[in-house]
Amino acid sequence: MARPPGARGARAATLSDVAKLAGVSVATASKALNNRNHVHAQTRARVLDAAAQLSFSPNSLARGLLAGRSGTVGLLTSDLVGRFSLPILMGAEDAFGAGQVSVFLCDARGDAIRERHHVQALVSRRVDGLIVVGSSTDPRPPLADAVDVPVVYAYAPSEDAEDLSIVPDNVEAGRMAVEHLIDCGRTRIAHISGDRDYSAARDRVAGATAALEDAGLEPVGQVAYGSWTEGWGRAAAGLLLDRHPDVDAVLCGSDQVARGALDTLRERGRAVPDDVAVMGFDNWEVLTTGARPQLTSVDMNLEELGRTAARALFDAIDDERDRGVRSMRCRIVVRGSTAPLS
Amino acid sequence: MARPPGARGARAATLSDVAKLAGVSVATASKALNNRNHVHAQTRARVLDAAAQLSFSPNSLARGLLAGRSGTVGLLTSDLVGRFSLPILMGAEDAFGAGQVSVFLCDARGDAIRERHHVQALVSRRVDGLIVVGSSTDPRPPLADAVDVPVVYAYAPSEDAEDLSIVPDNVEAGRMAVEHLIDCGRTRIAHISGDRDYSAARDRVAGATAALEDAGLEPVGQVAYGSWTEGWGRAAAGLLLDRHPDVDAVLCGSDQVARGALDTLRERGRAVPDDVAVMGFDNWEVLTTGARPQLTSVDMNLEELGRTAARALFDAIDDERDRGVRSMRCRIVVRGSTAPLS
DNA sequence: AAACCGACCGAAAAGGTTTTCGGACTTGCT
DNA sequence: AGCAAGTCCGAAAACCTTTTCGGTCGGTTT
Repeated sequence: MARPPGARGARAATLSDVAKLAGVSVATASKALNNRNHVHAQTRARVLDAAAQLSFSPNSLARGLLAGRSGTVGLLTSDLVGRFSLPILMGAEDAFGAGQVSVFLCDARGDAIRERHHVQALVSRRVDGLIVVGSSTDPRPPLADAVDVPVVYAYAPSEDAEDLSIVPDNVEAGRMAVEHLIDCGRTRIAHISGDRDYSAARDRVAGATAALEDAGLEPVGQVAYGSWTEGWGRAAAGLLLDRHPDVDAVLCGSDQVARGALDTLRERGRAVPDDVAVMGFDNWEVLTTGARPQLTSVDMNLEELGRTAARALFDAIDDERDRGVRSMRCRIVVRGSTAPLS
Repeated sequence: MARPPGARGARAATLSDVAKLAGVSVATASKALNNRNHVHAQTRARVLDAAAQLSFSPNSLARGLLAGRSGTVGLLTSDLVGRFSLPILMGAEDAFGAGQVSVFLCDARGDAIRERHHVQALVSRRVDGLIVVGSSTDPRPPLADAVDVPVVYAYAPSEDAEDLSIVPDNVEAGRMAVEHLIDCGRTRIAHISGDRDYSAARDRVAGATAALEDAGLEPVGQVAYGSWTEGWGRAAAGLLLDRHPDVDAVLCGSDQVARGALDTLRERGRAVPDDVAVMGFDNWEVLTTGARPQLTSVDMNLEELGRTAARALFDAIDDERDRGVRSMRCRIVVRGSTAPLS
């Protein structure tokens, strides 16, 4: 790659270099570059020209040191490999990237020690704020070290109600899912959930159950808890068909479970969606669009959640501090696996 | 959250605060905290105590300004949503996180304008280096702006041979896959690839074809190019069985394609792996472990690739600059879909 | 007793930017 | 000609840390 004037190793152009070249003082150069007033248009042009010549780039460290704020935030995930952190992270990066804020990414890998280590590093770098992204919706302990910058918890709420947390509304999501199935004319609705240890599973079940009750419908069989896997979906669907052959809709705790259920239904000769409608949760593209038929799923709007967390952090930085748990609406993405009964 | 002594808004403790409390000069305080010599043990203890009392955290901005290096690097992805960036990113974060380096995450979303914008921001923040992560293995143009810090390209190599790029060795991977199938006693091996427009697809085909030739085996049918989808896998497997019923192994261009092929084989009554062995590429957990049987796949070791890129960047920062394209070995993860013929 | 040495500590500069405030110069008016 | 007002520019301080170099003080050697 062609090096700019001043090859590697030569220190980057500084404001006083620009000022010297333009024949003005650093103060004037600064004002010119920052569009402050009290600078003659002609002078400003000279400065801008000089800056371009030297490909001057202001040193954010110096600026941050002076301003007392660095224009950076920390994004602390507890589990980057997990499926849910990434969209949140993308949303947050998006919301920040639009502004003048850069994002430090830290992955604690679910390790409290590592987390403290990262928090220390971030504090030392004088981040203006912090977003803590959890890997499940179960509440997590607040940061061990007290930090004197705003913190927003995303996905996993903080156990401390004084903190601000942004989470998906899984109860409402469960309700929406059942209502969609009812809208499709289904009345024999079963629920194959995921791992009972996850509040996400329990919340969705709570919402779904409430919606059934509101509609005056009896659930078909008991809610089946298991794991978030295709294998569980296959097994549970088998049992379901054995015991309740009249089922006409299956709400699954995740897209993986739904994929498993679809497999079993196909093998048992049940047409989807004509005989049985199937819904998943999470709207994991690779699973939903690869399925036969494509899978209707509930999307948690995680990217939007990330953006919201970022905006909340902005507000907190501007001293508009909020607190408590804020729930975000989910949305249903309708595909081929659910359709009105004809 | 309980605020530390000096509630929010009160500026953070500075070194001179510590010095004052300890009754020494800032110089001495600095030396004490940084384990420099020429400080009396007792004095050092006093300083450390004072620092702890004020929960002092050194200002990295000031340190960076002085040292001329910030202790940060930029991680520039072109497509965060893509499946491949994330593990690379994790590996890099891992390698850096272990040291004293923090990582700026930027997602350009495949947009050149945004990329330039991010590069500018990173330069302004005086990052010590830059890793550019591509979303496919096709070569990409080098960064538009000349930056005077080292740059390492990961996954997608730079078109400029003077740049250093770290990529997976897809040719070798294709070869390894075929050799594994041959080791399983298969001789009638077909290849259902992915999108021909991707060099990853072509490279894997090249390696696989070469391996077949080396073994003196004829490929079964032509390589089938299509898309990276389950639908394509299903369709292509159907055609394959129609034309070459004697096939005993199918190498698929990705795990998605392989999942599709598995579906079709099952429907046609072919047992996997007894009648036909199936392999995928990418080792995408959710697909491979959910499959029936679980899917043998080629793992590109992306996390390791990310770590390697990070180490290469370290070297470059230490003026041990390297150049050219470095290929990383892949590895086969054997699961139930391939087994020796009995 | 004078010189010296080692151990420890402090003053000051450097790093690059922004902001404040005072100074200089121009213009228009009496 | 003198003055007021306005316009533009520059000197200097501030942000916080690290490092260099000189200084102090006690004790030791000749």
